[in-house]
Amino acid sequence: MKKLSVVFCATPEIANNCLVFLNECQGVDLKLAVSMPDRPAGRGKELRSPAVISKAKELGIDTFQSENLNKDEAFKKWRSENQVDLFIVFAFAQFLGKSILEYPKIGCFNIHTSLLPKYRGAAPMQYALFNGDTETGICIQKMVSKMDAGDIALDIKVPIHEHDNLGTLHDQFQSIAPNLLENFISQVQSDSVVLTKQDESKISFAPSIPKEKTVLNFLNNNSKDLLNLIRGISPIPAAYCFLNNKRLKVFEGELSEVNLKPGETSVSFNSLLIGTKEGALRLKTVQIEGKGKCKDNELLNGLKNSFDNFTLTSTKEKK
RNA sequence: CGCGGGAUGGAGCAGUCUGGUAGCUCGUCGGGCUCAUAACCCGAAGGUCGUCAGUUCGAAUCUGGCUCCCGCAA
Repeated sequence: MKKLSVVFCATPEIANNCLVFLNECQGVDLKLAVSMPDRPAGRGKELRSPAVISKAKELGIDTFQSENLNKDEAFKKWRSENQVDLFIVFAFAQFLGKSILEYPKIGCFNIHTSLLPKYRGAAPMQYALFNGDTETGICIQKMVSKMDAGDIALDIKVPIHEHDNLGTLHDQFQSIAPNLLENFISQVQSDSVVLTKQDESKISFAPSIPKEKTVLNFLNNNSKDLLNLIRGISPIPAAYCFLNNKRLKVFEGELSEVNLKPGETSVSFNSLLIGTKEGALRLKTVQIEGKGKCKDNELLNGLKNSFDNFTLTSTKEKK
């Protein structure tokens, strides 16, 4: 059987296992791994490569990095010199223009971390958690000019449990994605791909999450929504508020029966509790700035020495 | 050289400015009390104070180097 020549476009770590799979897959000739450029990151401002690029280099796969693949002259040149059957795109963080979409013989296919048409956009896992969904999934869609609007080739459903958060979903998807991709590749090889149109009446969107949304606003939201916000962005970037004016990231929350006024802080039973617009919330696993992640009771055990009382706020108070 | 916080018994912290061999809230182990408990009482174990060097009669504490962790920003 003729090998499929494939270009893999992806940036973050969630795509690494798929890169490894494509590299090892017998029926695939992986031509190139494409990502965003290196960026200054971390505390020193040192340039860091996207996870996929690091992995590709480790595996000896050719790499290509560009800010905008559509306009990139070097990539146009590469295309003119190489024939490709398939583009596989996974969390690439760039739109592909028409000229690229039409370039591979079979097409460009995108691995998307929700069950389309639900949650088109950059942050589908987060939105599934924000909304308290009990099921989500991954799918492969044939890319078109309109974002995440292409026909669906394959999908896998994944249940969401109460204890799940962005981190656990991310890890599950990272390990499941290669299975989906494997099925897809074998369908392509046997020419048995079946494309299903998206149900236009069920579209919803999951835009990328602005920083303002990661703050825990106790006065304007109820405890259940705040809990889902915490789940949806934990452990990265993590929801935050301020404890005695120090930034406090919250990785895990828990609904509480304690009766508290909106914005009222309590440390009863050594739990860090806050009243919300409706219901109370325990900030169970937290991290105060400069320190490590720990349970609320552990933090309170220590801070009892230095503070007489504790106040949780959504914003830092001046002076 | 982007800004800043931190490393102290199993956990979380105080003590560092004003050097004199270590403390708090917990946990653990043993015992007691209780119908019972996230409760209370008594007792015990557990620390070369990140690392290397320097100053000093004496360093967790002062000086210099190093390693690691974290918040912001990107």
